[in-house]
Amino acid sequence: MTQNTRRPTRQRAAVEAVLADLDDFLSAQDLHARLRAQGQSVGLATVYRTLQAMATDGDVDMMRTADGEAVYRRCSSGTHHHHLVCRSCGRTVEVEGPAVERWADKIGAENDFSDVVHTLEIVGTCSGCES
Amino acid sequence: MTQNTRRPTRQRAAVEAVLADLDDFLSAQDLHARLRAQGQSVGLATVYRTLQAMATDGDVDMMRTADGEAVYRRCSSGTHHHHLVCRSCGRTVEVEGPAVERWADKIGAENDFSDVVHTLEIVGTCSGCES
DNA sequence: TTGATTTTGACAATCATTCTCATTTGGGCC
DNA sequence: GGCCCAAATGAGAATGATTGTCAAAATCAA
Ligand SMILES: [Zn+2]
Ligand SMILES: [Zn+2]
Ligand SMILES: [Zn+2]
Ligand SMILES: [Zn+2]
Repeated sequence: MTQNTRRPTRQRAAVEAVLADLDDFLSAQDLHARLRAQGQSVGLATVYRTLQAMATDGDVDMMRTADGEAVYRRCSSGTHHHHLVCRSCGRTVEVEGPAVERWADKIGAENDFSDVVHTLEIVGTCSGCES
Repeated sequence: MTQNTRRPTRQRAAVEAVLADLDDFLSAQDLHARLRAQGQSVGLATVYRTLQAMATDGDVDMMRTADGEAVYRRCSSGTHHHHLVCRSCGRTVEVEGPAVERWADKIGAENDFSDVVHTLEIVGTCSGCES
């Protein structure tokens, strides 16, 4: 997925390492805090830039939380998919829905829209987080 | 849809009037600017609060733009639906997809998630905005 | 009208994200 | 290795949407 020319740097490797260890979505601020906690020194702006670049390259998925924050996650499949996320603990399940993909494209086509893309997230409370 | 007890005020009426005249999504800041432009005096914080209350009551739809800003729109149908939005001019079409609704709920149920909700937006370039 | 409860507004405070720009670093080349 | 240049970094300032504060104004019910 990384088709652009991005130089391998210590900082980039550190960011990738954190994402590799983690299974949930994480904000740039959180990732930066983790790096600091583990003694790594990486500038906050660099974390932002790196995550954005990775998202552009398709190396991580980005979504927005309910209050608009951008959060990132390394995803196993390189193909288009969506997420079912626990609103309480953040547990995330990757899901696919070919029928939904077709439906969204059809809606766009029927209305003469081009370059149609979509965003779709499912949020709920997982079984381990019931009160 | 307005089930809560919200007091009718001049400010609230002004906000509703702007939304009624408009067909596209609009941010709190934009709405506030429009009110000022038309001579109405309504505090910015009040615009934010009113829009949030209306969204909570289901009187307007709220979505987030690609850069995370919250935008609002009065919608014709009181029932759950989604939007096809032009990334260039903002033209918006309300769309429904019963199959998608069922699919999202099923995904949640299959994974033992409760209180499942979803967000879904379709974005493209409308026929009037082709280069 | 009156008192309790909401709502409002001006402005300060948050806080995620972006910008600036001087400094450092990686890659290609000799 | 040593050199050159473009890309990457980082510290801190700047931006900008959103929220918090709290006294004053408005609405409601009795
Ligand atoms: Zn959970
Ligand atoms: Zn999809
Ligand atoms: Zn358009
Ligand atoms: Zn839906």
